[in-house]
Amino acid sequence: MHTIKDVARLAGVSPSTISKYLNGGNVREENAKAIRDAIAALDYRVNPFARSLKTQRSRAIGILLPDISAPFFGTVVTALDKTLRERGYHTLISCYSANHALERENLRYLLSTGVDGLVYIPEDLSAEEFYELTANYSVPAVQIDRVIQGVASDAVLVNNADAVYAATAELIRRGHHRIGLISGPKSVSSAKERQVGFLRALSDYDILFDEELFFSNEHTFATGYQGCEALLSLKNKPTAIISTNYDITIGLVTAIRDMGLHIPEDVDVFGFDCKDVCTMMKSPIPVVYQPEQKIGQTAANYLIERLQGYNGQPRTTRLECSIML
Amino acid sequence: MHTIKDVARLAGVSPSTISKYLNGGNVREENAKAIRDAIAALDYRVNPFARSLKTQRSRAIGILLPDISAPFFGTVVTALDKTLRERGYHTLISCYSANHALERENLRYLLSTGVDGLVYIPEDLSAEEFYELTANYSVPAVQIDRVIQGVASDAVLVNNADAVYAATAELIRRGHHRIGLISGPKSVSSAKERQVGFLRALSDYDILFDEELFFSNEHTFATGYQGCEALLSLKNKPTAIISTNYDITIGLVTAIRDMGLHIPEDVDVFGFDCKDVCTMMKSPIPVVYQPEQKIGQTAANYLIERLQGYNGQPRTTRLECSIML
DNA sequence: TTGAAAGCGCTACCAG
DNA sequence: CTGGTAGCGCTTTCAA
Repeated sequence: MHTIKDVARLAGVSPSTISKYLNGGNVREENAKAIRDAIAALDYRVNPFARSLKTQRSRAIGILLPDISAPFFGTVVTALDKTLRERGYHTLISCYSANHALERENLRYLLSTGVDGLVYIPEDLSAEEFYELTANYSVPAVQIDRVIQGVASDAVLVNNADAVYAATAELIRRGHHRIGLISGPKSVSSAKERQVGFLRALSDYDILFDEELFFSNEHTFATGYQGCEALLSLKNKPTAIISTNYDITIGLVTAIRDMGLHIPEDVDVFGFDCKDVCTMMKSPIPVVYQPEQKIGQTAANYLIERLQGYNGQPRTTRLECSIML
Repeated sequence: MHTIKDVARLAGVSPSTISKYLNGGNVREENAKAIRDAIAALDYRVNPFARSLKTQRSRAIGILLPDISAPFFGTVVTALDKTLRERGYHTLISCYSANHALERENLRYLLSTGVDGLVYIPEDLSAEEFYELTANYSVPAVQIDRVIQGVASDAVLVNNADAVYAATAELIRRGHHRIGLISGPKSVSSAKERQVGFLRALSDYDILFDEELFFSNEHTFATGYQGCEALLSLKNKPTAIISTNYDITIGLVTAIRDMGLHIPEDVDVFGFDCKDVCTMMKSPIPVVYQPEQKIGQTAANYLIERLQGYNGQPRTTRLECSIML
């Protein structure tokens, strides 16, 4: 592997001139040509470590998220990666598997790695912890999908409450009065907002909320499955159930099938995040669809602006979900 | 941000001793304690750029893949990330969106970034190109899911031919004699192997292969959808169709639903990769399930061995798929 | 516009 | 076991 000195020697100029050329400075055309040739001849590439040691920037963005196997996160990450890459940044992904200890550890690790910015989907961190962990790194962060209460950073969210409100209202319009909700952990802001939308719709339609009809746990297949079993074994069971995430939806539908019940005759269902799967079914399930690409793009742009020196107040974007009936 | 010199000063030892301590060398317990205290007091962290400049290693592994939104890749990546992280490596993901130009560009980029190793799911590179691009970096690579013909690297694959053979045989046993196959690009080795398994089963059961029943294109929803339309509009249409990937399966099932047909009465279907979705359905679809976690773990271990100096012949692991009926 | 030289923070050698 | 020191490859003054 050749160094900048080799190029300098071959091109007949000094290393500083090569550096200037490499970083877009003005170089006499005659020299520029010699440098181009030398670089090509030696197949020279800058050493990223040396450059980063000097500049203290890595042009890498860390993405910290709970799970990457769900299509929702996969699509968001793909969009993030694409947008960032177009601007010369690459992405460093760290997945904490919804494990709270790992969430802290991986955040620490990602930061220690020298990333220039952070995209974060939090689950169990407090604002104090977040500030403590990030204190020594002045790294811009953008939270997506959910936020830690009290952390003032850019954020890209969706209108969770409105989306679930609309889903609930639709089921009520279809004649349902006992509606169950299976939702993620109460500590997760998006799950909480989805719950709020649910309650608001019930209230607006003069339906008394029955605590029994609310099931909350991790964002997993098992939660969907067990939540369904629990709700449908109630004395006074719901006639419809709303899911609030991809895995929960799959678990819910599977449980209904395993119980020998039919959608929508025996139980009606509102899905979340799994547009393709829900619309694929023999009797398609209505579903809340989040603008996954847009979330990734917006977050990437926020970050890039910060990295270019923008220093204004934290901003929040709320994107609209679509309801596919 | 403090440096190793600050720690040395505070602990009353030299920077070399700090370095030794940091890298697991022997240090007198008395000094070790002073160093520990100093590190804690200053909240010192090693500068990864300086370390990498010196050692020329980044402890980062690049993962280059065509797509990350499908659960199959997401799960494989999660397993890779987990295993590598446990061994002190982090992952740098680059997604080329099944775009051939981007595949080359991102490979180049990932390498230039200074990764220590590479996990690669190739799609359109020739062996010559691969060797040319990687020539200047002596970086161990492991191919997964598929391989480039002629590239001698470690590889982790599944028994594609056997899996599709089993699927085909099962459909034949169920009484089907005209079976369609919707498969990925012929340039992709795993797609080719799946086709081979299909043909072998037909042949073993004395069924003449009809070229009309074979549809091949990108690994997308659209391919599944259009393939289904094409196959089912044949004069002599198939009574069953085999899919060979997650997105194709979803597209295929959606098309069948859109045509007003029923599974399995009108067409029987064999799914691929989407275990949860296929087993969720009212009449569950049989499906080929790849050991996603195992693929990631095995690949990570191959790489780690190479990074620790193992220098033997390239190895290939063929993992078994499960057939869920 | 160009070049000389300092130095980013760390590791590794070698001498003690 | 410890410490002094050279130097990894680059960028960035500053002077010419």
